[in-house]
Amino acid sequence: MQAWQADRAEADRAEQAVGVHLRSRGARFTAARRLVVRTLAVAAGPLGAADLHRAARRRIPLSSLYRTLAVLEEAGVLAREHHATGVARFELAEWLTGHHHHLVCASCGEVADVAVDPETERTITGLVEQVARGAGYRTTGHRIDIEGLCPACRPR
Amino acid sequence: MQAWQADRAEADRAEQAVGVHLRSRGARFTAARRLVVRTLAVAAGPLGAADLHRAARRRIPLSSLYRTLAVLEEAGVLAREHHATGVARFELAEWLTGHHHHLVCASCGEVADVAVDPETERTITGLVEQVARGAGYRTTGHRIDIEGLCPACRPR
DNA sequence: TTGCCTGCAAAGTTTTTGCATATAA
DNA sequence: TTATATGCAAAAACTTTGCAGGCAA
Repeated sequence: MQAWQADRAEADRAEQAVGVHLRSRGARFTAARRLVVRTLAVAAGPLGAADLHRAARRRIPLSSLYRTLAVLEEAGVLAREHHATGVARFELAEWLTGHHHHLVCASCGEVADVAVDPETERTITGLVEQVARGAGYRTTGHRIDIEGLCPACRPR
Repeated sequence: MQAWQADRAEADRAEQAVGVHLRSRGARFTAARRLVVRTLAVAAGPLGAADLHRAARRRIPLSSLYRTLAVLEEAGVLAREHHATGVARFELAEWLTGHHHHLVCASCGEVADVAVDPETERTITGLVEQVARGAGYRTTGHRIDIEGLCPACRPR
């Protein structure tokens, strides 16, 4: 299977799941919402409003895009991230993508998703919960940004 | 020792260290810079420009504050954070505070520092580096946000 | 004294909102 | 059909910058 076929399949799967989810909440699944979901489904990492605007070839005004993002976030379809530059970036929620963490390139700033094998993840989760408990927090999740140099930025 | 005495000692220590650092770089250590450093030295977690403005009883204009923050960040004295709300928050760099992670309240958004015992931290660092290596990254650090309900927001 | 800093005001960037119109279900 | 969603334009929130004067070393 070609890469574009895998991407399309992944986008179809996400679109299908989000469609069901939105309609069950009485929200419509419009063209703009579909496009955002499909774009994020095949992205390597979180994207900002400007990225999505570009991906839509500027056919969705920024104001609508922000409203779309707010609705999808509110519906639990998207998770909002804040990156070093301060612009908000969005990605599909973990019930759509699976739990993962982020690799952040210290040089170029790119953010890429990284999956962690279940065994390692279990260990990390246990340690994190122990730390939180010690501080009187009840944990609901965790986020790890691994900072480093991506292959492209690493000096050879 | 009273709490305010411990705070003052901590602020003195940070001020002293930052003063040396700045002067060695040919930068001045002015009143505004001192105030930012002292305020952050005793804060429970990262603070935003508006928080610092308030802490200075509005006597430092926001524009100067932003410039102060930029200078201190550039000098490696402060680290810039972006959490859920999107406003930039600052804290002293880890060479001043020691390595730590963050507890982020999912309800009120407050961010508190949390120290991790060295043993646990070593384990986490090892796992994180292993994950990064698998993705072709050379690690330079990591950041963990533990999401949960702070004691004040937790239903009783 | 000298060059780094600050304050003010104005502008830049990113994100949000009011309102009339268009559209999915 | 009809409540929901969109597009445009204006505004809000946050941050940066030019310039003249002030201050640390």
